[in-house]
Amino acid sequence: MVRKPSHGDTTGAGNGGTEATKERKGLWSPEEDERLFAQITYHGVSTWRLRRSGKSCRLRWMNYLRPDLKKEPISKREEEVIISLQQSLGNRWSTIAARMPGRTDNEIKNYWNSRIRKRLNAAAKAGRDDGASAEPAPAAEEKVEVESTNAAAEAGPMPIPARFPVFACQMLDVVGGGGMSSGSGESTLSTASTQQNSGDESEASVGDSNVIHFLSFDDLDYPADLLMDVPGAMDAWESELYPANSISSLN
DNA sequence: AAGACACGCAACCGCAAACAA
DNA sequence: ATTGTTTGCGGTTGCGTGTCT
Repeated sequence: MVRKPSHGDTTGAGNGGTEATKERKGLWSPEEDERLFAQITYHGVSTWRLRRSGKSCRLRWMNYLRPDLKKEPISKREEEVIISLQQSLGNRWSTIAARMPGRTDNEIKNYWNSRIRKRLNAAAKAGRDDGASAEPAPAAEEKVEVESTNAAAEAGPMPIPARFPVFACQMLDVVGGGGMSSGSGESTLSTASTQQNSGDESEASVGDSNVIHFLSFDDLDYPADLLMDVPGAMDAWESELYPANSISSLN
């Protein structure tokens, strides 16, 4: 169920604004999505340059554009994981999301509020009626799955610069990707944007061994002692991987 | 067929922490 | 040390769609 876009225009004149620089609100247009995706692909998250607030850009990226997001509905098994984690962590949605690769805090929060909580309340009510406990068992096997997910992410960790943006874009070998989702599923945006990056499809096209791959180090639960400052890492990032002027036409 | 209601999702809001000047 | 800005988080709202009456 995707809401029909209500953005009347993409010129910035909507929402009562007449200036070209007026900050937009409301639903994102496909054009804005594409521009945001390209921005992050080339510059990382430190440079929000659209006529949107940084918060809005970040949210759109986190909840919708990230290529590593799962597009399929939350499965029964994932639901059980959410219930289990919510029991142990409370409403710390970002923490729960970090343990569920491909899922966002907003997605989990919505799922909880709209479905699970309602169901648990009904079950609790029924439980009070017949004296049975409505609390779902803290499914031990689900915890095993969560832990194994983290273990997979931590397998063979290598030092990364601590000052990297939370979301970074790297050239990775997907074949040996250590269990992380490649996000190549339905991400037509990803394919289109990465291919316009260098014009070299052998590096950018989805399905090849090397693709532009988006990571969340938060999601990986990277051990803090492996984070280290690498002098010049960010400079190299900008100057070698994504030269700033290569995307100037998109702004 | 049409109106009322419920549901689900995307996005906004307010706050706090982190960071930069 | 102080102030302003940015980022991240959880709670909440608004609206499109599906279902019921």
